[in-house]
Amino acid sequence: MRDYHRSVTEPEPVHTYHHGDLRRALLEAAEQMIRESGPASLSLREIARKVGVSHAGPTHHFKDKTGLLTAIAAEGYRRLGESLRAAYGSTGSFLEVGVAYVRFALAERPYFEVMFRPDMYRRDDPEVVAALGTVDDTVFGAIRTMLGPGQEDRVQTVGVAAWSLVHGLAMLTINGNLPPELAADPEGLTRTIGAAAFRSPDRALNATT
Amino acid sequence: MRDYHRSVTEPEPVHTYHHGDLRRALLEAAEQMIRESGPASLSLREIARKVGVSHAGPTHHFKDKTGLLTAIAAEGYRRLGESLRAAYGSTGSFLEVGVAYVRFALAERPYFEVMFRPDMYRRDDPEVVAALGTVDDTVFGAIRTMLGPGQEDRVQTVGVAAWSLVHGLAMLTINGNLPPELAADPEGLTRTIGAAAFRSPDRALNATT
DNA sequence: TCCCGCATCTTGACGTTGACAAGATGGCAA
DNA sequence: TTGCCATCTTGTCAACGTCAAGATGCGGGA
Repeated sequence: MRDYHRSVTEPEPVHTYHHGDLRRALLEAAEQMIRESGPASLSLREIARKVGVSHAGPTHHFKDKTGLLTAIAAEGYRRLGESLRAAYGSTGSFLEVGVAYVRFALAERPYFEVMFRPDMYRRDDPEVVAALGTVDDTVFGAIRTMLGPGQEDRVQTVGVAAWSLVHGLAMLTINGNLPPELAADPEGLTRTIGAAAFRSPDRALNATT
Repeated sequence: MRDYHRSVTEPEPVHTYHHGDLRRALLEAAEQMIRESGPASLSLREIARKVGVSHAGPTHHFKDKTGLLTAIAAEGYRRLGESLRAAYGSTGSFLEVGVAYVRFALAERPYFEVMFRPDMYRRDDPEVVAALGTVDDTVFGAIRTMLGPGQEDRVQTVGVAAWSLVHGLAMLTINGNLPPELAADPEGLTRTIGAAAFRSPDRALNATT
């Protein structure tokens, strides 16, 4: 009852309080429970039970249930930002940023699901806002580079188009709306569709008509 | 306490039971409440209160809270099917089907939000399955016509691409993820992006380079 | 016209939940 | 050693979803 789910690879818990790094343990338990049964049925008390702490234990770290979900959303946006940055950094391909987006949605599904349920957390939370800003910067930076100079007026539109495409694909895959043979290889599907919707990888959208 | 929110244009309530057409009244109240504060915070007892019925009133019509949401999802898919069919029928344009999809998502937002939260209702419900099948038939029928003969192997991919695009756009708009100047005219945005991603309205996706 | 069956709704109760207040615990700085 | 305060516990409350059992009253058969 003193050392919870501390990951072995975790270096330092910053502080070992009365019962270990409770905040992290709660977040990990929440992530696992969301992965198993979705964010809708999440219960604070069940999280506390699973971690071995009293039912009001979480209150001090996240004041609300909303507070816990806000922390999860913020962490999700941070991880998404890292994933996209890593994908762009290692490939230089804008298409691969989209693939990384879909990959993140499926691999880190608990975070992704919470992130896009804005009625479940506080979107104006500073950490959320900051992490979201970082994601935007990464994506639009990549788009600017891809389009080249003198295309500033198209950056926003292209960005929204690309975001819509991969976000929709991720959502439909997660929600089980796609035929199984396509849902089996989401990354391949993303490349196929992305390359088809864009003239070629890392080139601009087609001109209208 | 005997005649609830019966719409004046409604022809016949099929049966005027003890307290009117309760089932319809409950669904309408639920829709309104979801529109005001999202589906996450929906409360069966509050719906019952609003309609003026006891807290267990809904039980007989929808056995569960899940049952009520299932009914909403089914109705949503039916309305979506009608909207898409009407759009295609009146314009013959596949792009306009996409525009209708986004328009539906925003105008009938309560339905749309429930429909794509599969952990909140029973997706294997017969009514849901039937209504969903109708939507699929409409969309893929339109795609087949658009692509012309001999393109059967591309129908699925093109369908998923188009669906992803408009679904993502609808979701991002609803969730407030788009910059305000773009979110102000969702239908125009859909036409711009749709026409850009596709070679031209009602033509195939670009071939991959 | 009466009456009875059954769909419809109510009443009451139970276990669970999120939230709050107040108290216990124990590490750490002085 | 002492006292502070972050941390966690205990106790309580209203609200919720669900179930069981009872009341209500419409409509068909006599």
